[in-house]
Amino acid sequence: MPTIRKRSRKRDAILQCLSGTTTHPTAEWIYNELKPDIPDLSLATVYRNLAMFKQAGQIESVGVFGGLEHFDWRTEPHAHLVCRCCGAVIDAEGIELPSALITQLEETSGVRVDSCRITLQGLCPACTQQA
Amino acid sequence: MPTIRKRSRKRDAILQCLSGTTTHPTAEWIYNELKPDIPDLSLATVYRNLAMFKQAGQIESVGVFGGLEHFDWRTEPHAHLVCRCCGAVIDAEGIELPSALITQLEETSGVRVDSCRITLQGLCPACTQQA
DNA sequence: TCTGTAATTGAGAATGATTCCTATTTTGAG
DNA sequence: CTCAAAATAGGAATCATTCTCAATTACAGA
Repeated sequence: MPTIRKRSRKRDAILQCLSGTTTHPTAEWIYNELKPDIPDLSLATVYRNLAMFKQAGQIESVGVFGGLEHFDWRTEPHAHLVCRCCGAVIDAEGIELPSALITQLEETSGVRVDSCRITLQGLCPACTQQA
Repeated sequence: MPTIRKRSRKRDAILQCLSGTTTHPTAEWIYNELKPDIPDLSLATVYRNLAMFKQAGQIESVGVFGGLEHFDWRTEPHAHLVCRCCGAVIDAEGIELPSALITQLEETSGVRVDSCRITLQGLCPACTQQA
């Protein structure tokens, strides 16, 4: 598992692309976004850098939906909603677990909790209106 | 998307295998579990039936961890913990969102919420002790 | 119980996201 | 400016999952 040691124009562009959108994109989405400006960008580079950013804690994986891993540059805990109609992944504000529940779980079951991922399934605002 | 219309010995065995464990297994785990007793079982049949059970609401997907989709026969809402050390997926009792938060989200953001998946990352009891 | 048809299955090919390989290019400390 | 280490391109390889289709099986009706 390689670590980040140097900068590169492409590495910066990938992180900037991710932090410039709220769409929680996949590796391929980022690749297609950057390809016009960086014609010799390789898809492998996008995957490689996303993995390194993730390991470094600079970005997070939102999860795998429809076989595609989605990423998020916001690393503070927050929930997401995946639209079952259009597949969009959007932030869900204000959704969080009472921390007392986590503490209680750790004390009663002997597990250790590092982080929590909350994913709602439903319809995004646009698809809710059409329904 | 095919629907379940008939029974079969293999189909029953797959569901029974899943409901007889608390390990939230993958398709391949179930296949390996059943193969000795059903030598002509095909991995494709396991995948096919899991997909049909899922669509029928008889089982649920817990999520994709390490590239492998894990399934659960318990369909009532409950959270899970994925061990970052051994990869085990275990039930996390008592972890649930206050329903008022969901209601509030629906009213303020215009989304529709069908269900919720809560996944904790951390250490299972066994790995917590070794740490 | 027998029959016919539609559902189910096995086995392997196909798919598609992700990772690996390695020769080449780039970065950055000194 | 130099040079070793890090990063990259591009295409092959991997691996979970899905598809194909001929053969098998379930089961409603006779």
